[in-house]
Amino acid sequence: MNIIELIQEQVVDCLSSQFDHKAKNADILVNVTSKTFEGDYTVVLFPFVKALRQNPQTLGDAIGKTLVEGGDTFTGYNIIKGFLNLEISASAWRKELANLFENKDTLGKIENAGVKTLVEFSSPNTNKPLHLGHIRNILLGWSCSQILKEVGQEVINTQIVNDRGIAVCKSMMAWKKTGNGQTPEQAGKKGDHFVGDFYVAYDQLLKAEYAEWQTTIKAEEVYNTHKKDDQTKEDFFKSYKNRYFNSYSSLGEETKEMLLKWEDNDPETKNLWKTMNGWVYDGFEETYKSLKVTFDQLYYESDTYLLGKDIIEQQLAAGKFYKEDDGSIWVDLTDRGLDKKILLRSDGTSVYMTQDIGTAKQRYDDHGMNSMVYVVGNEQDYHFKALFETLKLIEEPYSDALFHLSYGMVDLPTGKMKSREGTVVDADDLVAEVISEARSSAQENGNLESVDEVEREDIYSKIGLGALKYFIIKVHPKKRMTFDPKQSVDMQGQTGPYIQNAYVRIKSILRKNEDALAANMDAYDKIENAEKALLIDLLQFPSTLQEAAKQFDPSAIANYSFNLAKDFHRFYHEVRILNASDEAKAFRLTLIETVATILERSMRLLGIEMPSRM
RNA sequence: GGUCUCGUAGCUCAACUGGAUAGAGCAGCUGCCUUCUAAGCAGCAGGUUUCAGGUUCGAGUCCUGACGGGAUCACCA
Repeated sequence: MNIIELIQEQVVDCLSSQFDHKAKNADILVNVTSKTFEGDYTVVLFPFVKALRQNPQTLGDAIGKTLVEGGDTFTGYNIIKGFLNLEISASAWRKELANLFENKDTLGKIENAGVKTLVEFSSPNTNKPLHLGHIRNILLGWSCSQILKEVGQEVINTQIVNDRGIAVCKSMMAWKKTGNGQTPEQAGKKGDHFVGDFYVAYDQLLKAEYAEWQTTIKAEEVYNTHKKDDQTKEDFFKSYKNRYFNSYSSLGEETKEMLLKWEDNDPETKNLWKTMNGWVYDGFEETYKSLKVTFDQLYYESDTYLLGKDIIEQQLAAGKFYKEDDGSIWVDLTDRGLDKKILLRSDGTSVYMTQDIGTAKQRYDDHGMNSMVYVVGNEQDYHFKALFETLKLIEEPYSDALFHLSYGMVDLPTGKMKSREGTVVDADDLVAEVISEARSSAQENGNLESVDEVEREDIYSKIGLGALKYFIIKVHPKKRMTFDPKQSVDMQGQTGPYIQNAYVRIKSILRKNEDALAANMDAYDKIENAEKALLIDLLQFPSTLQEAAKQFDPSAIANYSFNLAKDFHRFYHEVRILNASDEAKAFRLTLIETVATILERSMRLLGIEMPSRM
C-alpha cells in the first residue's frame, strides 16, 4: 500500500468512526499539495462538508488530529478553505523509498491480466516509402503495444499491408515502361524509394499523355459539353483528370487491364508484382529497423481482400443484415446512432467493410484475441464506429473490446503535407537527419571522445531517435500536431535528450560510487523538498501507467517522464550526493537509482532507449 | 448543410474521475561551469483558457448556443 492509499484508508476509517459516514477509498480525493501551501498531500474536504453538515475547519481538524495522533506517518496538518494539507514524516518517506527501490523493476506492472490484444499499426501501401504520417502512426502503435504489455496483456503487433490495387499497378506499369529492367540494387536505391519513384514517374507519364490529349478535337468536345459556366480550359481540365483517367486515357486503360490480370492470376503480372513488392518490403524492413520496431505477424490485403463475404451471407441468413432489391447487402445501424452501411455491392464484390470484418474474423481464428486496437488516422473515425458496431451486432467474441486509436494529422509549419507538391517528409531522411544532428551536437560538447567509434554511433542514434520520437509522442494522439523540423531536432528543454540526460547523470554518479549502498539511511530525517518531489513523482508512476493503458495514451507517459527528469535535474543541482553525510548519501543513491529505473522504463514504453553516457 | 473533433502565453504543448493563485518548453532578457556530465540550474517577462449563457461550494474541464480550424458524409480505401 502506498502513501495515497494509506491516507484514503485512514480518512475513510475516521469518517466512519467519528461521523458515522460510509465512504469508499476512491471517494477520497488526495492531491499533491500545491507549492503555495505547507504540506505534502492534500485531502479535499468539500464533498463531505455538505453531506456531514460540518464546516471544513471542524471536519479537517477531526481528521487531521486523528491521522497525526494515530501513528508516525503524519507529523502535522493545516486547513485552508476546504483543503486538509498533511505533512508526511521522514520515517514514512524512508519507508516509501525503501519500498519503491525494492520494487522499482516491477512498479505498476501487472503479471498476467488474462487479456490478449492485437495491435494493428503502420499498415502502409506498397507503392511508396514511409513518411512522417506513418512515423506518428508507428510510434503510437509501438508505444501502445509496449504499454499494454506492461500492464500484463499478451500483445500481438500486426499490420494490414495494402499490397494490391490500382495504385500498386501504377508503379508496376511505370517500371515496365521506363524501368529498363533495372533493380534497386543496380540503381543504388532503397527498394521502397525505388518503387516510389516509379509511382511518381507514372504520374508524369499520365500528365504528359493528358496534356497531349487536351489538344485533340475530342477534348475540345468534352470541354464544351461538360464545362461549368465560364470555367476556363485550364480549370476544367484540372478537375477532369480523374474522369480522363477512367474514360479516355490509354495508359489508364492499360493499368486497369493489369489490375484485372492480377486478379486473374496472370503469371507474368503476379511475378512482377511479387518482385516489386519484395523490393518495397526490403525497404520497409530497413525503416522499421532504424525505428527499432518489430511486428509479430503481417496480414496482406492480397490475402484478405476476398474475405468476409461468407460471414456477410451467413449473417444475412441470420437476419442481422438485409438485402436491397438490387442485390446489395446492408447493415442498418440507425438505432445505434449511425447510418446504413453497405457490406456487399450489388455485383457481389466486396467493399472496405467486408474485408475488415473478414480480416477481424481471420485474426480471431489465428490468435483467439479478446481485444483489438487499430491505429489509424482520424479521417476514418466513422468507418471504425460502423465497423465496431457491426461486429457487436453479429456478436463477435472480441467485439466489446475494440478500440480505434485515432490520431490527428501531422502538419508542417508551412501547412499540410502534399505528395503532389513534394512537401512530404520522408521517414528515412528524417531519421538520418535527427541522428546527424545528434552527432554534431555531441561532437560540440565533446563528452564522448573517450568512447569508441561503434558505441559512439550507437549513442548518437539513441539521442537522435530520442529527440524525434519524444517530439512526436508527447502530443496527445487525438490532437492534430504541427511538426516543425527545426524543433524536432532540438535537444534542450522538453525533449527526449533532456530526459536521457537525467538518466546519464544518474548513471555517471552511480559509476563513481565505489562502496555501493553499504550505508544505512535510517538516520536520515531531514528530507529536502527536491527529494520529496521525486518521491511523489515515483509514487505516481503506477497510476500514470494504468491511465495510459486505459486511455491508449502514450503522451501521458511522455509528460510523466519529463516531469520526473525535470525534478531530478533540480534535485541534482540543489543537493550533493557523493560527498553528503553517510545517511544522506545512502538515501540519495537509493532515490536516484530508483529514478533511473523508472525513467528508463518509461522511455522504453515510448520506444526510446537510454544511452549510459552522452 | 448533417455528424464527429479541436480551440489554453508570440510559437509548440501540459493540466489525474470538476479542486486552491492555469503550468512547462521554445523564442527574448539576466545570472550560474576550480564542486557528482552546462544536452543542466535559477530568475525576469509573457493569459479575459475563442465568445456568451447555464449547472455548483468550486468550471480550462460538464451542459446549451455562437464563432473559428479540421475531418467525414461513395456500391473508394
